[in-house]
Amino acid sequence: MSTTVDRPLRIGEVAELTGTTPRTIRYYEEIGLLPGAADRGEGKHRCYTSRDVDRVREILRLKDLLGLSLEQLTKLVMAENARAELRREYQETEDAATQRRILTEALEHIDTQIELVRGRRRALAELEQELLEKQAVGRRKLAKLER
Amino acid sequence: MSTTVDRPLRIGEVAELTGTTPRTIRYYEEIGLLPGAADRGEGKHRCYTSRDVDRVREILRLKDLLGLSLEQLTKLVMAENARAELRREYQETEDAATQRRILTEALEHIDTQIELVRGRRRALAELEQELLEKQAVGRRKLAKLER
DNA sequence: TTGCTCCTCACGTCACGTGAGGTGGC
DNA sequence: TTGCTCCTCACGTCACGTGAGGTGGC
Repeated sequence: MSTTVDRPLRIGEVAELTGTTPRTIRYYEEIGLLPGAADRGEGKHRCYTSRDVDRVREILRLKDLLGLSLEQLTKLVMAENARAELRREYQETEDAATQRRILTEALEHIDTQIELVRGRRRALAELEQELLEKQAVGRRKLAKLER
Repeated sequence: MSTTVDRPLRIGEVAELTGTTPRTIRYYEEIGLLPGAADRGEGKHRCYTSRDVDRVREILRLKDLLGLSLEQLTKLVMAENARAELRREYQETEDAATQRRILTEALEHIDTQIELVRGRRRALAELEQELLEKQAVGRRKLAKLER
């Protein structure tokens, strides 16, 4: 997306880029949904990367589109981090059985999310259909009046 | 949906049928999103019809699927009520010009909602596509391990 | 009469919004 | 130096959740 150099970003820039507010980003850090550098001095500015922007975007997307709570998102993010950590540790060193287990588990999580998305899409498709019928009825009535 | 006789329903039944809680229904009445009979005695039980069930279903659907706030929903419901009232008043008595105006306005509201629904559907379609790609990558890796 | 659901406060919670007062970097 | 954005409390708000104590209908 952004091919610019990866200079450090300020909280206001991240908020702008993700369509949210600085307060929201601070709150996400407060509840442990965003990392928040431990080595930041009291009162010092927070510092972000474009990777953080992607993380925030993803969180907001799942929250808005799927209606997940921040608690659910925290668990989800933690689970993903755990899997990423495992991948790094066991990348080439460990045996194939462990890699299979990790991959299988990751695929199950993806399947769950896909089902959630599909359920929402179906519900929205139904809603659109009903609205289109209402629209058709209204248009027919209007056409009758024009005659 | 329900072909049963239209006997009066209690708040717990409405909650059950709509997948919510009595507290939520009372809250919606409190903020004016649901009507709430004015002639109910202090401490007396609230009484609902199957039409109320439909209203609550519709509210929850728009709230969950489109992410509308209760304030937005209140305005929307009030606008729909106003249009329904106008339709009743001007049904056959008034001139065609007024009817056209009412119909056109209603169609505009429907168009707005359809656009909202379509935007959400597009966003969800993108999300599903990304998840499917992740799934494909995971499955390829797993297949490699099986060999 | 016994349960169950209902009622009305009223305080708690989640996910932030919104100043209040102060410090820091271009 | 002047603005601007940042910082940390801390209280407010929206949409309910959750008892507390009491009344009402099958």
